[in-house]
Amino acid sequence: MKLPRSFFERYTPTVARELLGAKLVRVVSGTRMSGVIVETEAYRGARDPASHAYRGMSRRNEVMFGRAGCAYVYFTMGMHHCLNITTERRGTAGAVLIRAVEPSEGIEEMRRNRGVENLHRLASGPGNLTKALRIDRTLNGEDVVTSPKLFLEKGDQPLDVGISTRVGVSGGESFKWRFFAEGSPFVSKGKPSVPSQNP
DNA sequence: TAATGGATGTTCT
DNA sequence: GAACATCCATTAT
Repeated sequence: MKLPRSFFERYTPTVARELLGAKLVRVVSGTRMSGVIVETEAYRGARDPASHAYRGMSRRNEVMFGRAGCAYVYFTMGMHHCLNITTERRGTAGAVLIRAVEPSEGIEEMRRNRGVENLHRLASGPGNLTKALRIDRTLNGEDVVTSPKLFLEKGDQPLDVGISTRVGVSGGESFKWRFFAEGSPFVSKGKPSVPSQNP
């Protein structure tokens, strides 16, 4: 069952937390690859100094200001792509960075894409995840509510959620907007600071 | 096991 | 021209 538009049209940190446990699905020429989301981060707009949207709209970040439920894919550090899903209503910037998934379908395909055997590391970290799932800027703006190539399915069961500050950013250190599956070996590294429980 | 630094290209000042 | 929502191999402890 796909996640509907209304799921994404909410306060970004709420969406980020509730995306944990959902399944990210990528289809490349008929081959289905997927994984359960185990790590996310929330980014917002003018009040979030760590966000690409902090200083307003630009060609690169315009998708963040558009409709919720679309992919925002950008290229960073000269090497890597990162995948986000847009949130909030049109005109309000927001996106959730998907930082790690636990691979479930198409694992051999993902191993080939990555050139790495270790299952725990296949899609652990935003750059690794996009490489494993063959996600690049051609998917920027893709509507994940309707796309057959990239979409999200409802999770089976709730996860134990940990919370911390975001990884690798400068500014916004007071925001605890990183969410991860507590104890999961598929989460990328980064220091948890505020463990918590399930509702 | 922790810290360091190189690869690499786009974006914005 | 600087900064960058990274990753990994190498070096030091």
